[in-house]
Amino acid sequence: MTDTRTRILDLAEKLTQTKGFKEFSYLDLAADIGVKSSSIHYHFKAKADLALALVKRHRYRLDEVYARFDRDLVTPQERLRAVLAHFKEYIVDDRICMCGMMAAEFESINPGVRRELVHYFRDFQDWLAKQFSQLGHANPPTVGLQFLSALEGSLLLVRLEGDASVVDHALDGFVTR
Amino acid sequence: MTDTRTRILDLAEKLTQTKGFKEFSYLDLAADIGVKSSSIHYHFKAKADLALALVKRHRYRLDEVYARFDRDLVTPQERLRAVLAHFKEYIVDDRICMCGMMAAEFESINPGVRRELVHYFRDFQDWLAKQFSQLGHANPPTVGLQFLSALEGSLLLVRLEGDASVVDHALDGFVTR
DNA sequence: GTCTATAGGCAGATAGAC
DNA sequence: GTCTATCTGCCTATAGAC
Repeated sequence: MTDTRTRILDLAEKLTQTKGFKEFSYLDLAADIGVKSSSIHYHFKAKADLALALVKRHRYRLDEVYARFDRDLVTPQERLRAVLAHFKEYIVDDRICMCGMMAAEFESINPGVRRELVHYFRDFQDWLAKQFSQLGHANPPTVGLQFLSALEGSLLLVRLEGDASVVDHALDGFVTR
Repeated sequence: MTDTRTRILDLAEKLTQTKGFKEFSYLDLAADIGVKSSSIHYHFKAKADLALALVKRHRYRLDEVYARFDRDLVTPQERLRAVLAHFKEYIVDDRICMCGMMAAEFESINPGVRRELVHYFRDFQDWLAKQFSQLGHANPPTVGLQFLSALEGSLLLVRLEGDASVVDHALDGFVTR
């Protein structure tokens, strides 16, 4: 059985991706996990602490994903396609990018979490730039930003029509050209 | 002096663009406008009514913007640049696209408002497709979606770095190629 | 670690006077 | 149209027992 702390993080991540971080309560978490809300406070004293743990874990995991792709996949095209597939897995559960959601909630997020968010997107863009650099693009950071923007934007839009191909079409051209 | 109803809508729109629709209360609106929250309820009985009025007014206004651009501007490039400039005006106030924000909050939004949101983005994409069609693109709807995704995504990201050029770079290529 | 109990505050919403 | 007063419910958070 997974420990409570991890189960809290997993559920909080899912709820952030679907509803937003401000849109669930410790009571929601407690009810779903099967404990009392005071137990959630034991693991994460304030909700801001939960937010920080959430983004830090997410950054750490993304680093692992990059490392795995860099190690196991040969061409930049393969790696870009793999990242796209990774985000497309969210769609079936009506999730979007957790950090994209938090970016929308940016104004009500505290400085420590903001800093982590900034780093998340910088790391992401840097990794993307590296791939486009290997593909011989003239301006890799810009193309990385374009990929990132199109990805975040299309994840925002995909739930409205309920058609996952929106993401494919929005990113069309980046992995083939 | 602007009537109270309009002042409520203006303030609610601004707060939705910065914090999100679920992140402000009737108390917030009341305090800023200088009335009591019961007066806000007089104009918009439930908060869902306010959401609907907000998106409907926004759609109506966007239609007017399209019409003005179609009438006053000659080339598709000029019109695309004008739309981009329109959204870039938000950035100085840390606003993002109101409907983009609501798209992030999609899961906690009621069916009537969802429908309006869907129509907003369809109209936007259709208008964009028309411009790209005139520019001779092979697949105008797809390019319209790419423009829209990159716009929404970059508006999400622009507040993290506080650098407005993010939007320009993310949309680079669409108006020049 | 998890529980019971509780505090203090703010949310959306309504009734009825002016 | 705007007010006062009020209801109910949920929120984050804490104290202290087991």
